[in-house]
Amino acid sequence: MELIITEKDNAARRIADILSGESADATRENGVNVYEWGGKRCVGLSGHVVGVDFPPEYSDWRDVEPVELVDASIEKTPTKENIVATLRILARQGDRVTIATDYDREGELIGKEAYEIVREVNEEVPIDRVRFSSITENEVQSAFAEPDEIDFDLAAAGEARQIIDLVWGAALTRFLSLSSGQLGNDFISVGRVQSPTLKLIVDREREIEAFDPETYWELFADLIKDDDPFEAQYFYLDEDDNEAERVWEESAAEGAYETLSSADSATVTSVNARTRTDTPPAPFNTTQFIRAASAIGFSAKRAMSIAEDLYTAGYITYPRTDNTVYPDDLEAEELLDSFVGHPVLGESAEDLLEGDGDLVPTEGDEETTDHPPIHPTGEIPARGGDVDEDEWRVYELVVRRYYATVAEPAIWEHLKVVAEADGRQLKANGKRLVEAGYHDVYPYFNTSENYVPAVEEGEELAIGDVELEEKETQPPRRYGQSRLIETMEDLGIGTKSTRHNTLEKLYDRGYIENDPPRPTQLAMAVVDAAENYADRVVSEEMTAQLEADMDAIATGEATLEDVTDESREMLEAVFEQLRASRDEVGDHLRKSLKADKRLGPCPDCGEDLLVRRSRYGSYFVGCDGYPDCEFTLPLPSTGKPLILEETCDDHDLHEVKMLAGRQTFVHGCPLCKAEEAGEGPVLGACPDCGEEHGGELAIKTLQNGSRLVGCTRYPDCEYSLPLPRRGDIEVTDERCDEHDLPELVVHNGDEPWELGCPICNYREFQAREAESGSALESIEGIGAKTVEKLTAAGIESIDDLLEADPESLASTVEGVSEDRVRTWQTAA
DNA sequence: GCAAGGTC
Repeated sequence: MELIITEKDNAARRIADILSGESADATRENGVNVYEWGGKRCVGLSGHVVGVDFPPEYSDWRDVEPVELVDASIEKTPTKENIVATLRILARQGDRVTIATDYDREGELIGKEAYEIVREVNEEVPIDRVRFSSITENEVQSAFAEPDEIDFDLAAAGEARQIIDLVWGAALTRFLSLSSGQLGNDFISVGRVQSPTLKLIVDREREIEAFDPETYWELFADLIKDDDPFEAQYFYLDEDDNEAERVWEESAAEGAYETLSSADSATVTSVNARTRTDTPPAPFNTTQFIRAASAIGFSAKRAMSIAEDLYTAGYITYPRTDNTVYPDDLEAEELLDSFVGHPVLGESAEDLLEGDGDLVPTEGDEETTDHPPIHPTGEIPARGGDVDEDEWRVYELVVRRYYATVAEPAIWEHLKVVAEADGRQLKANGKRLVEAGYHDVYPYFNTSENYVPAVEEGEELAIGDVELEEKETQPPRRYGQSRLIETMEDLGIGTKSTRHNTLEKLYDRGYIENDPPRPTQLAMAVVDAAENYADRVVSEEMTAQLEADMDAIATGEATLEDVTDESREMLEAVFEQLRASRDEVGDHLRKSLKADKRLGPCPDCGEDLLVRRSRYGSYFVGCDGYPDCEFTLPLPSTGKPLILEETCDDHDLHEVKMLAGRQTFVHGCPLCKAEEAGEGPVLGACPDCGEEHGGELAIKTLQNGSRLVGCTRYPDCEYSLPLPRRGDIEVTDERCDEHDLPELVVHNGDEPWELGCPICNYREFQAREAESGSALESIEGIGAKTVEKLTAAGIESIDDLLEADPESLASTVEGVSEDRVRTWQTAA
């Protein structure tokens, strides 16, 4: 029996299809798919099925000095037991084994891991390696016709990376965590990829903090041709006869303003027209795909998650690739043909097929062997059936990007007009899209035009409105997620499969908040500490050096031991420096952790007010002077608090935003909110105790900002009805016949919401809940505690749960995984 | 309970 081993199940299935002529049978062994036909079997791994770690005696952080990890031995153990077990069974029965993992360095290592598992149980069997960069009939057939051997040097290069990453990462992570007493869930991590990425964000933040804005002026005048005005901007030439960048002096700006305001015409002194070819974009690699998806509103994580689903379902090719050059055997006509007649995607495909274009695709700079660029397979999902709207939008983006790469360039006409009025110069830059080219099939780029009419040199133009604006130079902008991923790629840190996960890791570790990400004080302190004592680990140089070393191992110029020994020596030297500064580093980290929770001064004692968590998991504001000072403020019960940069003028406290998925809202200054608390207008008699004790219903605002209709005899009477958190509540003159309460209208945004009688409103709400099956508890796998956590995150009904994005929910609710959410959604 | 790299 011949055994073929691939990197993933999906590849195993497709290779089995190709080699068997679609006659392979699928069976399951230990929950692993095995494809079998005519004396052959094909099985897919799941990436790495073994992992590196220290022996168990190193596992207690407190018992082991971090520096001991530098020279500790490293073991390889199975991490996917079922797959390893299956592989062993199949390998025993094999008389020939072919490793068909991905064609890149990590694939070679994964292949070598499979090789070792096979060898353990079968010493004799011949083991080959085949390499192909896309799973197509041609490539696969020819790879299998001429099998090669495993490249053990290349695999060793990958192993060196594993060892160096583990040793540096684990030793330094433990050191920082121990020095600051941050053990358990809130440990402080560093690593070869995450730390330089964090430094990018921190460095940018330092620039922003150090930025000193400068004032400058912008002066615009309307020039008029045939009653049509167009905008021109004042400029002047500097000593070198170049256009000055900006007008920095107020007097110069005002002088020009006065001249232009009193001039009634300007003479055209130059007209410069040129056409520019706007070439279509290159095929999608992972990074460019993430960038394009982010431009239409998807986070990096969400874009990748959708792409993975579309890939697994067979609609697009493998989404983790560095390649930007399509394989030769990808036939444009054939692929475009599969879209002909489609209601949404058909017209563009038909235009491309019928056009004069030669359908030769664009190429990017990166040509690699890993996988083809991301493109549609030709299998089209049903919108609203096979895929939901978000998935469709991502799918359409991938299809249209493919269209763009085989479409014609666009042609722009640029027109620069310079005119002069009383010695003052004005310029206008126009642009017009003459040939839309690929923009017709790829409508994601901005194609807005700027109107400047055709004028001739010497022509007189009337001057219309003149405007002078005072402006300030702006600090550099924070990196957005996709810009960060692009920069990581430029610097060579991380891989196509991990860069987006690295950003998620920084969020999870409390290093960055918000979007675009902003570093926490903790992040600043970690980068500081690393810069002072372990500069390598926050520098992209470490990766650059590692890449060079890995190349040396791969070509046989160095050995794994040479490289890892040298790296261990460097880390040893780092610890030499760190030893004496343990307390100092720990202190700084601890102070920064506190600063991340700080809202401002306590109104009672002047110490710091901090966001804290109660024993029951709810958030509140408490004084750092506790127990001497017992001042506290409540926070809303929905979501996780994020401290904003904005502060309140009255109390000098930072405002708070509550992160709760779709229900995220800005709470504001918690002290203001508490002060606003109180009883509003009385609506009528309390249905519970009105007759007996004279209780009345009133609109109340609680200290945590939530509002309700409650009895004035609270806490003796606990009758209450919910009200929305936001919007002004108007009490109208209309009264409900049944309950004799006024109808309420909520003004929030454009459309006023007629809430009506609060009792009727609450009844309707309950009825809707009951109808939708309501109670979250009714879903299998959700207990009372989970319901509480979900409610806090804004998930109050089954409908909410069904609409929720599993990823963002998993990230906001502790102890809930994406998989669990998906299971609930299926169950619901 | 540490990293980064695969994959789901």
